[in-house]
Amino acid sequence: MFNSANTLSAGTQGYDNRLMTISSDDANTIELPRPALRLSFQTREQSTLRNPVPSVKLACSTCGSRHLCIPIELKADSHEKLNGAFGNTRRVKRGEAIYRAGDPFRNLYVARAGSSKTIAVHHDGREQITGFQITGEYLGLDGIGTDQHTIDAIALEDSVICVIPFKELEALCDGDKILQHHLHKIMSREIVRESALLMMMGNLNAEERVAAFLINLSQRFQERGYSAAEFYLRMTREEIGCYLGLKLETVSRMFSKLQRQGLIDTHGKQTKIVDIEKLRQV
Amino acid sequence: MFNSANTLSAGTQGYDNRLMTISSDDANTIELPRPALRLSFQTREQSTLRNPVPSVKLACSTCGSRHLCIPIELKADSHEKLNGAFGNTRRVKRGEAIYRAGDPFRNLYVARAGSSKTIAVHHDGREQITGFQITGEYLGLDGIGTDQHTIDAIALEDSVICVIPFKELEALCDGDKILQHHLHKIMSREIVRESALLMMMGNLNAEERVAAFLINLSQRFQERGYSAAEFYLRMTREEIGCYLGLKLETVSRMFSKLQRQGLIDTHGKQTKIVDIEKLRQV
DNA sequence: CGTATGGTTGAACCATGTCAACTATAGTGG
DNA sequence: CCACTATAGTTGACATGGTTCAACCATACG
Repeated sequence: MFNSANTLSAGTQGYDNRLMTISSDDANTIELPRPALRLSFQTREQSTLRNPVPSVKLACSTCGSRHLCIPIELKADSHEKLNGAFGNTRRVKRGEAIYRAGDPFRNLYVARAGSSKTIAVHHDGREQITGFQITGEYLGLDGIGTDQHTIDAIALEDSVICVIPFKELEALCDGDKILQHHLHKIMSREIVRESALLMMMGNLNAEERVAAFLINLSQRFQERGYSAAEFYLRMTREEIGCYLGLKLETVSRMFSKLQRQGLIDTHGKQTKIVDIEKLRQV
Repeated sequence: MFNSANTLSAGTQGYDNRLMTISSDDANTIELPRPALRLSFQTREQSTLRNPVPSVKLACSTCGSRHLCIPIELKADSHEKLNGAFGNTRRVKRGEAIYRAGDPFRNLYVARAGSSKTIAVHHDGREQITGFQITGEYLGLDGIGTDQHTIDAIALEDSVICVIPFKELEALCDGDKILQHHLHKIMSREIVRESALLMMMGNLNAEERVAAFLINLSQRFQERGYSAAEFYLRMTREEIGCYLGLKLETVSRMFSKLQRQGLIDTHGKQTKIVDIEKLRQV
């Protein structure tokens, strides 16, 4: 049911280590997490992506995660063409913005290594996390419609982000039906992902939400070659709650409840799914 | 905040009459609503759109709502080009499906006259209305990602629907940057619309939700030249509840509460916004 | 005009939120 | 390296907004 983008990060047990192994070249130089910012009212510091900052060009062909963001059908020679739009990477540290609501829209983003959250902020300050993104999942689609971003995107950990200038991407699509259709699919899947989330918010109780959240994560890790059963959550209980429409205490209680039932085994952020079938039946 | 698609229909006071006046040629022959189907567990009857059914070709240039679904920048001669993809209309009666989850994806749809709801169905049968669409708002974007529709779209009243073959639309976009970007904007706005809904589901209480719902509707009617202050709701309290993540009793109570406060004036589906400023402050 | 559907309202109940105390963990500075 | 402090997570007791169940009213369609 929650069949598309969402998020957090990391691998089986070894915290960042598996992530490093998997996501190629640049990942292994990522610094480890820095002091966290508070979820709400965090300092609106400038993001490295919004200010001119040296970007590093890394050809997609060297990226172990390229199958996640560019069409697999693309022929080798087409990869050359992509070089204009793809392969510009930037680093962001934990807690930094990739973009902010109100920023002019210019780029889409994909984490090459790392993870992020997207936050919709109500005019009165109330916040809703609309998704967590992991390696290969797109960010920034919200900005196309109004030429301005409408939500914030914040790194959950130090990350390497591919910056894809949207004008150039559209230019590439013009004349490349495969790439064009691929972009449409990405956007459509984001729509479907949010529909599923709405379904959850409208109909599932707290226990079901937490179960669905874990199942969804598990699935996305598996698709990326990580363990589906054991992973490290990059987000806090408060962030999970903000995403699921629950308070952190409720999230915590549901983790405890699922643990008591023997469906999961957690120690803080370290999470193990013991019985995924029963978890699905919650 | 709820700045994009949503729905229901109709004009100021005269039920369908204004709608007829506004939406040009074909609208005035639409039959009035027929017996309603139940919201849940309604018969899965075949939709006229899914079976071969005579479609009527109506050039966009004759459509009073064309500014809502095709780019205004489009030059007159470009309209000729659109003829392949645009202008195929079909009629659906109230309660009939425009498409169903599981249907192969082939077309996008836009109501030329009428309105609809989109419903996500959980595997256990629980339903969530993810949006209401009125004249000029797109339907079917959910199908692009998987080549299958993932939700149901049901007419809220007898409607005239434009059927836009997606392959042909993509072909037209290939070589027309304006149209291509327009499509991207439409999809992006749908993403933003759902983000705003998620925000609502996660953070607003019942009263705030109902207020936000009415404000959003009001705005969309206004954009279409209808009265922002007075309109007829095409959906039931149960459907509103299903959309807002509330029970129909709660929706009803909130309508009564807002009425007692003098912010609105309702008699069943006939709705009048008395004090939109105070309604915004709820 | 009668029946079916939709809408309103009240009362009791319960899932989740709120408030608070406490524990665990991780990053910081001596 | 250890101790200190921040932040994160857990758990309990209580409050409450929204649901549930039920009765009743309104409206519209046949």
